[in-house]
Amino acid sequence: MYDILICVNMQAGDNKMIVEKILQKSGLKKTKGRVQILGLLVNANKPLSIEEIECLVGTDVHFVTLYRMLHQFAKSGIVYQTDLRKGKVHYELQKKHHHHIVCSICGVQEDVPMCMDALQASVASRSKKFNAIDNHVLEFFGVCKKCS
Amino acid sequence: MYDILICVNMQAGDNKMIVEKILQKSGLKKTKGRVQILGLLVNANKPLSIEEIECLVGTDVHFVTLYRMLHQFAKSGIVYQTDLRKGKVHYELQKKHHHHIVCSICGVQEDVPMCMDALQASVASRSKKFNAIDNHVLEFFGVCKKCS
DNA sequence: TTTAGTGCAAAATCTTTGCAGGGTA
DNA sequence: TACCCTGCAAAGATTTTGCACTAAA
Repeated sequence: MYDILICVNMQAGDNKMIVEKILQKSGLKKTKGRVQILGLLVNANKPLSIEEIECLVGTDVHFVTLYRMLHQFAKSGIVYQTDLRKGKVHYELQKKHHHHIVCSICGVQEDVPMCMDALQASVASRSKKFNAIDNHVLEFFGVCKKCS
Repeated sequence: MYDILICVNMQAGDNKMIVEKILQKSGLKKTKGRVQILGLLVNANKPLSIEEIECLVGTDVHFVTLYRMLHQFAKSGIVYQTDLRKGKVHYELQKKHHHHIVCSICGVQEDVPMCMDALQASVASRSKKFNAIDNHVLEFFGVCKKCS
């Protein structure tokens, strides 16, 4: 988890600072590309697919670099990989753990602040093969108000 | 949901019957390939990736047919598409709704019979963009007893 | 200066499409 | 027979790798 959590009331321009802190903390070098991509993810506030990122960033970052960067970010725990049933992996900044509701028609997303951490222990206790559970994925699907 | 639900105490050999019923019910023609693939999924009792299915079935079914079949099955509600964070989509027979615990190391899976249907309504009620939620995905991750 | 990061080309994977022949109802 | 299903070939899309060059610390 990053300092972004305690910066909720910051101005938009301060995103640059957030990005720098994230990179600093992870020990990754601060390059133009990384700043740009992380900036996008900070602003996006929702999971982005590689395709979407590629589109937003234009030709500034080579797609090979993009793949390498996102792998690196995921490995460093900076971003989080989510599947939203669109056939493609999406990446999201690793903020406070939360979930999403996704519209099956237009794909619009909404954050669900609630979390099931408490549930994990109870599930683990009833498991035969597992002693503990350390993570989970939870996504909701429905039709949004606009589409219904 | 299929008759498989009320056949829990059947013998292994009866899988053939299950498969036939599924195909019959969905209006899909009964072909050698479909029977074979559905048979695999009935036996597997866990989500299988296309790669795994391809491996199990050998050269009997062309991979193009496999892709087409699984799309068709998913469209007809016979199978269900799951993401287990292995980078590839997995398909599972659409049985009673349930979830999985997946070992982050060896990939072994266990079913979690519990479900969050009740939760959906409460999440929906707190949502701004959605009136109702009609589905969800929930997967747990941990390290299994053997690996820990 | 040293090492991590990047771009480019090309390979490797994975998935989809068009079309002609074959099998099921 | 009529139409769905399959196999094959090939295209398309997505992701990864190797290598030389560049830039951050």
